[in-house]
Amino acid sequence: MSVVQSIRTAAVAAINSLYNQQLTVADIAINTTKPEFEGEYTIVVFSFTKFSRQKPEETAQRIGEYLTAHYPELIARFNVVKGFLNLSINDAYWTEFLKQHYSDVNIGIQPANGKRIMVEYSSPNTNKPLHLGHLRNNFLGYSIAEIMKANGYEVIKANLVNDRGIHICKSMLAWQMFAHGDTPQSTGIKGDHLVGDYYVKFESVVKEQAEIIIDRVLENDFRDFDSAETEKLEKLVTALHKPEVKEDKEKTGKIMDDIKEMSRNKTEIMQQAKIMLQQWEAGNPEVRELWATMNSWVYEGFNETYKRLGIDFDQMYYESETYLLGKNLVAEGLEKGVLFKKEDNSVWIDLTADGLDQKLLLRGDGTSVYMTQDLGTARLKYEQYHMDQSVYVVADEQNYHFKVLQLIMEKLGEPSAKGIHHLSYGMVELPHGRMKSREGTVVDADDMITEMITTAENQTKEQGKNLETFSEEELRELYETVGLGGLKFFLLRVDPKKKMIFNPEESINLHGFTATFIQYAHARIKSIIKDAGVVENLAAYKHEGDLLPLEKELIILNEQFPGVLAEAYREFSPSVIANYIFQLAQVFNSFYAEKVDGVYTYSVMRATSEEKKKLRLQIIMLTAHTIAQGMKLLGIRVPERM
RNA sequence: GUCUCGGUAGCUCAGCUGGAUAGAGCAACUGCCUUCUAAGCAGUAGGCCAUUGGUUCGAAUCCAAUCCGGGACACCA
Repeated sequence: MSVVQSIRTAAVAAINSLYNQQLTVADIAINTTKPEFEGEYTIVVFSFTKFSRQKPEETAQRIGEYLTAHYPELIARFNVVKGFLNLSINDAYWTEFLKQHYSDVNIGIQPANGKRIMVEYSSPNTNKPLHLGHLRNNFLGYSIAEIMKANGYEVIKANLVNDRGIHICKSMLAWQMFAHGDTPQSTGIKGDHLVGDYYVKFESVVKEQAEIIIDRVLENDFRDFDSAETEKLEKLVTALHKPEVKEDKEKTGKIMDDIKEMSRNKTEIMQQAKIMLQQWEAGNPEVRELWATMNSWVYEGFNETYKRLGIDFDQMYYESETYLLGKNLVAEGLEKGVLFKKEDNSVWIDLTADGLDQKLLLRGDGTSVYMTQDLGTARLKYEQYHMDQSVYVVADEQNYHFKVLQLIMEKLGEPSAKGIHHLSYGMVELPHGRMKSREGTVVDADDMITEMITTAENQTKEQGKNLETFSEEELRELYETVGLGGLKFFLLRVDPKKKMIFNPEESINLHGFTATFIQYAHARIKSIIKDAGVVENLAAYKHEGDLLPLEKELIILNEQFPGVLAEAYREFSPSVIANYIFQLAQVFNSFYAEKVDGVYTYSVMRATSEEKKKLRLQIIMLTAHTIAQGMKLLGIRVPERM
């Protein structure tokens, strides 16, 4: 049981005994004590005055006296400031905790709880390489899965690859037209990038062809469109010439966007792509073969990136295999009367009673939409794994989609419905705004990784510390550890719910609130431990004398780790761990560097006594284990030396 | 228009189940390497916690309204 839990339990007993009042542990408000007061934890007693019928000071005084009298092994002293009861924990409690845990390399890890969770993340499209946004998704998904494991859950990491659809046909078509048979092997270009290049090529051709059509539209020449479209375009063009619209940039922009979109759809190359998609769906052998080939290039590229990132999956799903699922579910829903048909044979669900809209589930021609696939895939997952919870790591632009998905699953009576959880994260933006592929502002994942590792290398060489004692292999590993760690930490340190600004200059910084700072603290500790060598009877040692402020503070912080781990799971937020580990490293660095009159206060190897040396060795070993464990849960390695 | 998320130091972010004088990092400025690694430490400066009202012994935190910004509301995925 944690200190805080122990205090809560004791406080409940105290209040029950003193005031004959039944509270639960959740009713006890506990804070860490502000540095300017004595004590480690503080009970806020204001709310107890309702039944104590005493002033806050008296109430706090009586509870304090009760606690020190009945729980001396836990609480040594107390002081009262207004309604704040500041508790000083018995030093023996801390040293006992230290003795028990300092050598535990699995610190914080909870035993299996028999529950199973699936985490779907990454889920890339196969028409272009990964970018910065994907990196946040990948790091977040991996980390949250590891955090769940550490909290005792069995976790299945799943990746649903979007391997079919119009986007991949675009790449395929452009490749056919312009590649002259180029392959990753013949060009030396990484597979996903090669395919992505042809996607870009496709878009540039669309743009070229669309411009001609747009010009015609603006001249009131609608030869490319059918009568219904012509009517709509006539209205748009007329609106464009209205003086009040001319003034309004935003309105003009919206109208032009509509015209552009309609024109893009009429370009020859776009029409060809649509034909190719139909051929794919019909199972045309040549199209399917090209599709399989180009996807295999992409997978090779993705796997290389995943491997480099240290990211893995237990279960792959491919949309080409799942996109027809869900139709059974729709048929059952119709039978149950949960769904209804319209005149054109399309199938809908009415969610207006829940404050949402009607939602289409099958088109009039019987083909399925995105939502239908997701319903079917959700059932498939549940049939395979019967997990208690199914988490989707998907950007917050799809909040509405997942809200609807869960609601429909509920209405269909699917048992998996209640376990659906959308881990919604904010988009990654650049200092000047969103990344836009059409404007070429997308930050490529592979480039970013390479840049970070190069920065780490330059930085290391600049430091120039004992470089000659490292082998080439060790150096390469160090650059990767520092570079990748920096990138991961930068993307994980922010609360997932919030959108984040990615400033490239700031991201390559290796000082301050960064992975490097933490890694450095770890390396420093390891260096001391190495110097210390084997210390006799360390495992049996329990310190008896005084604890200096930073000695105590480090133990206190380490003791909080399991609580932090639980919170990270509860909040679905690796950032909780990132912030905590940084704080721990900060305190360690102060511990390491504090100096009075040229003498290091907390020196381990030059401690004033053998007892202090053992105590401090235990403290720094514990700290190293917590740092390593916390960083591991973020998917970040820590070096032995740097 | 409706729904939804956000607004905290010049910048990037913590703090939000209500508690003491609102914290970090970056950037700026001062100091500190003969000592276990200066990728570090110590310090200075920087705030109407968007605005207004409410609830409360107590509000950055809860409620309401307003302003500003993002996102969603497709027979796209």
